[in-house]
Amino acid sequence: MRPTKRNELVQKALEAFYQNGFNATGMDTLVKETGISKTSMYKHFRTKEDLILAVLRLRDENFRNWMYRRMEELAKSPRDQLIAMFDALEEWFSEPGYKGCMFIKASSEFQDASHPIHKQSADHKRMLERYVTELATKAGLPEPDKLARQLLLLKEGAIVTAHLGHTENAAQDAKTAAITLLRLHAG
Amino acid sequence: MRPTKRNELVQKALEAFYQNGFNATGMDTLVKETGISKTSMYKHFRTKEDLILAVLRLRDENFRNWMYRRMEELAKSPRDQLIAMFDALEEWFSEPGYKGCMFIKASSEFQDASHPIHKQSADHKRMLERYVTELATKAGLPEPDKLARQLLLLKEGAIVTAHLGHTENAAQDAKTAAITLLRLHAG
DNA sequence: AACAAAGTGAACAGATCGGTAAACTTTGTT
DNA sequence: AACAAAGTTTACCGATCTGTTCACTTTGTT
Repeated sequence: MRPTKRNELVQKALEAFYQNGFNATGMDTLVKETGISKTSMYKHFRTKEDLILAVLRLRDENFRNWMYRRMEELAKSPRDQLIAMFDALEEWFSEPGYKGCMFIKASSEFQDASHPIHKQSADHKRMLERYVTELATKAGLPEPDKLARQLLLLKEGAIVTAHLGHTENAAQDAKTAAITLLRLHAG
Repeated sequence: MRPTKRNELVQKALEAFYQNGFNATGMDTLVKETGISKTSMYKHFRTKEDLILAVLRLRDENFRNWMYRRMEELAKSPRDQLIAMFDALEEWFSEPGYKGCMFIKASSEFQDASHPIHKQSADHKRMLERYVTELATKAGLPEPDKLARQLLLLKEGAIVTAHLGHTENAAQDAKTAAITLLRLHAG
């Protein structure tokens, strides 16, 4: 990504929105934190909503790239990569400043299913589902789509549980459950 | 709950916050939607935060009562009640106006783990965990706490997935996975 | 050197935010 | 009948919200 002012804005806005929330982060705050003039912001993005959509696009790209790469690095076979997803999650959860999933939070603040931000968040989850389903298919597992959906329920559950913070090792619990599901699933 | 103005306010505020979000719902909006004067509101609650905390207390009471009762109605044995939790979830998800879990959304808008609203949301999840753990214990299952945490990961995952709306029957997927986990768990 | 694109600062809208003040009315208790 | 608690209306406060306007400066290209 070329280091244009526009990209710099999106990058900095991502961090601010992630840490403080969308509605709670005003455009004036972004001016302060990015050092970019408000005039310039509104030249790149007609509305705050447009900026948020750009932020979510960047986040989708960053997150999926990171997650896919990490799964490949941690395991060779498709089957093991499915399990390695939860090791990757654990790494994510233990990062300082972890504050849950940006898309879940976006859908929490823009709740209407017809809202562009909500729809784009759902798209992100759909793309993850497609990837995991393909992995399950490559692994030769029966009913790969069903298995993928089950594993992803564990993933989403771990993400919000790790953020709520009432439990330790949500990622490990999810991994254990995933292994069980895979074992019974494959026979 | 006696139908005092205060309780009426909390009840109406619950609906407004649930449908529109916490930050996105101003006190003036509540004045319009409840018909209760702002002066009166601030006589009962010193700040908006206090009102939100009261709303979350009511929600916790309502939700846990409903869920526990529904689990008991749908199944007799503790083991079957664990599974019935996901049937109850399905009923919830299919209600008109379903917009996810109020506590997950609260923790999405008040992200700091030290924030009272965030802490109270975590408390809700903790109480649910205790209940499910007790059920698993009564069912005579080994490692009841571990199993409970796994089942609750499926629950949380189903809740956010049903709200994101990129998948059909999140509750059914979670139920299927829960049955698998229980089967392998009990041997 | 000249020119357009991109960026700047600062002031300004109009609406809404959470919260307060003062004077008045309703309601329930004794 | 008297009194206090609870509720009301109305106006207001300063801060902040998203978004705009205008006059000006920097920067890259040719």
